[in-house]
Amino acid sequence: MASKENNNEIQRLKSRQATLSGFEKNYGIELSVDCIIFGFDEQKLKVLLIRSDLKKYSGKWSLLGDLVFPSEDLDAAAYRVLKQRTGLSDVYLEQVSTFGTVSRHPAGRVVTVAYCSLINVQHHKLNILDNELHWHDVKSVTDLAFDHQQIFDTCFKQLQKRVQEHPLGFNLLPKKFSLRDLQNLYESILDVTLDRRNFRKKFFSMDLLIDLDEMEQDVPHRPGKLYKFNFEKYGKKKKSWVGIDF
Amino acid sequence: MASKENNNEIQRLKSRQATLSGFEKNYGIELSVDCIIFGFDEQKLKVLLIRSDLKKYSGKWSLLGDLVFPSEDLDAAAYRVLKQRTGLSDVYLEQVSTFGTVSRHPAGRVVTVAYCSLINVQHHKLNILDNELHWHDVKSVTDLAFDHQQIFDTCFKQLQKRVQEHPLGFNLLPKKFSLRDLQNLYESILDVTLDRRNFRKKFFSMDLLIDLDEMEQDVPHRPGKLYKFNFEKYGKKKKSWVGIDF
DNA sequence: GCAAAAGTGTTGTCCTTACACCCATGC
DNA sequence: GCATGGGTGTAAGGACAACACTTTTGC
Repeated sequence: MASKENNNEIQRLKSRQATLSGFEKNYGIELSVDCIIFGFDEQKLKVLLIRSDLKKYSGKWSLLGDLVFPSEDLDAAAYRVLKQRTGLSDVYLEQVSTFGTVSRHPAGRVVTVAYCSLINVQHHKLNILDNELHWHDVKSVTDLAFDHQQIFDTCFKQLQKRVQEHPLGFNLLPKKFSLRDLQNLYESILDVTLDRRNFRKKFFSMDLLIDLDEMEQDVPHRPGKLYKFNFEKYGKKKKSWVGIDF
Repeated sequence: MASKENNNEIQRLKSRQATLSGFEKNYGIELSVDCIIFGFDEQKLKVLLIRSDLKKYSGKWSLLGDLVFPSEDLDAAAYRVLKQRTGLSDVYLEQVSTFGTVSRHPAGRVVTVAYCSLINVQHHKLNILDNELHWHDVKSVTDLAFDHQQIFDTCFKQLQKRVQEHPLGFNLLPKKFSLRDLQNLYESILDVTLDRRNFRKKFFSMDLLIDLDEMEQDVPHRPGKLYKFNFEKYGKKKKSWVGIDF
């Protein structure tokens, strides 16, 4: 990229200037971000979806997205969308992949960058502004608008992979959780069932859970102990985290 | 993304139409691809770089990139760049990440999508068209133009990770290779030294190497056997490949 | 007391690692 | 014959998987 690119840019701008007489399809490339916002509630992994209001996709669900402003960093655009929808700013957010086939958006050439985020459903009430914003069980997500099914699938796979390499899951849980909650989370994300004893052994051996000396309340069975994640210790020992391998 | 997005698009187009009277900085967002092309030669991992010809980065090295055409799929743009530079079309190519800070390119707002590719140096002579296109030892890559150092670092880390999860390395080797070649490759990519016996054991136990019953020629020591990778068998057994863990 | 889930240890298997000696070739 | 790297096996230790019974609480 260099003078060649500059030449290209100048040419593109000139031709664009000539053809831009209204809303036309081939005016250039627009850039958007789409946020795949995962949450964990009722012992199930959920994702935030909204109704598409493009006629073409009437009735279908879609991801939360918006165009990137010319004066806005790409990451900032993703944080903006997340903030607008959930009110959250201090959360896990990670770029996953970029989708750029020519015909992916009916309104014209829009390349979109997918960001994955994990939030704690209980801590944040949604800004339900419009379009039936709702949490959907990830298992029931099918037939999304645009190429959003593909984007979702990619992000979900990425989540499954990352959650085994980093302690991301804790971003989805309340601050205090039982080991059963934690196990349910991993089982939901990975779609597996795990041996309870081995699961406990693995997490205790990491020595990154802090025993809060509190118990679950109002459960119709023997209450479990509550824990929190030792983010501080993890921060220091990051290098020695070798992942979870179920 | 829906009617809101369409409204945004229309607004953006109108304001753009008004301000586009020449080459200005805030005309919108341009999209480019940058290719990080890895090769393996002289027992070392290399990467293709070109001299930047922007004055600002005079003398610095940069990655190979170009703007994406409005009518061109994103992936296609990466294949085009690769083809233009190396003459190759049937190669491994993978999107890595997208870089989109506002000020990353001095000529204006350019968001770039990085693609990583692995090619076999011996099989393809470069189309050395201009700008001192050359292979650089990855260990000597520092201080690239633009944010290309960051892009390179990201891609290199990704390569180190992926090469342990998939048999990508074979894309960097000649069709016939010795086990020493293979081990050098892994040692170069991962920047480690490995035990020769354990390395052999691991690869033989995968049963994905075909013994060609040929030997190295013109080596000043006992010649090693030559092998090729069993891509066909790997294709069938993909699910059972659990990765390489050194 | 019964239903429901919490809590707890041991054993066998497999994988990984560490390690040393002889062999084939070019010079 | 000597220098160079090719080729081979074994033993110890650590991680993972499989597995059953007792405990605590709500009802």
